[in-house]
Amino acid sequence: MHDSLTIGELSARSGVAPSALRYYERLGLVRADRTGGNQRRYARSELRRVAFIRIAQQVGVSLDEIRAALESLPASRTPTAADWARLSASWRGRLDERIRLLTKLRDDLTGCIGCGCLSLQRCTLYNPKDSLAAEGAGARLMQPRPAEDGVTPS
Amino acid sequence: MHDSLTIGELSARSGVAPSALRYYERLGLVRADRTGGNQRRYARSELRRVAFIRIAQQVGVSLDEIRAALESLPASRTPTAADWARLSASWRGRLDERIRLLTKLRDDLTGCIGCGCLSLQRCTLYNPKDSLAAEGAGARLMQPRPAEDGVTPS
DNA sequence: GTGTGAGTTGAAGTGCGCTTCAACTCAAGG
DNA sequence: CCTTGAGTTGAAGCGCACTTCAACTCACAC
Repeated sequence: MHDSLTIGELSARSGVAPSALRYYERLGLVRADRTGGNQRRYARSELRRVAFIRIAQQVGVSLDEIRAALESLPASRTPTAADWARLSASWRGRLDERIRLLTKLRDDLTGCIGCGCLSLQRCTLYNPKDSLAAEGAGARLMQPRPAEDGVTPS
Repeated sequence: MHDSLTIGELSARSGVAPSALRYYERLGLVRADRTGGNQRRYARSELRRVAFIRIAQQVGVSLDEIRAALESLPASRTPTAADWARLSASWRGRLDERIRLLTKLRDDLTGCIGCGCLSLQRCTLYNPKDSLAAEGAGARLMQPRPAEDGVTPS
């Protein structure tokens, strides 16, 4: 039929709201040609780009980092399967790390908080470094405090 | 010495900024007595409360849910080890679920995106239900779209 | 008594990832 | 040609979890 998609079609097929697609375009994550009347027309390959963006978000990557990753794709040709595989592989380590941290947290939760001691220093539970907290939270301008004194409640 | 803590002391021992502690108080997550001159004085048991809050955040729980959980603690007496254990256990399932989803995502990433197909419908990767995306992100007033049409790029 | 660092408040700002709105134009079917 | 749904823009708003600021007061060591 048509080899390009309107914003509504891309939205329906990707499950991403039109407003989000426009937002992605402003950030340089996707691109669209324009009709004579200034409407967006997306190449079908943008569908895969959008899919990649949403998956990367699930992995916990910020839009800015996703943009940087997408910039490493070849600009001259449509990305191949191998190109996408390479990019996906780069999130893989991150995902592994997140899983590792969460698993550790779970084990500590069982062994340490489970016992009620909540001794956050001995248990590595409450370790400010290598934390996985605060994904997509707010302003974090203060430098992270070192918890200099250690925590041993009650 | 003293059996109550100033905000600076609680901050140093918990690793949480004073501004955050005041914010927690506004939300009803911690409480403090006041001196004659209106300064906060925290009971030592608040230290454990703050620790619990930070750990729950790592598990991915919002402050509002944390508040609700803390309200289930006995108000009349200082919570016991068993009280904390019960609360912690309630996060456990959530943590398990997050780990499960992330692990699934990782496996799918290897098997599906890894091959470059990115066929987001067949692969369960891009499944809007049971997503773990968007923790702590922004306004989400639009109801989530069902991706009615299915995604099969290129 | 006095200086100084620590504490107080409310209001406003920040960063992210969007959504919402108003006012307008486009594209396609009848 | 006309209607109507889909698309356009910039500016503003939202929700979360805070931080920052200004203007002020407290507590304590000397």
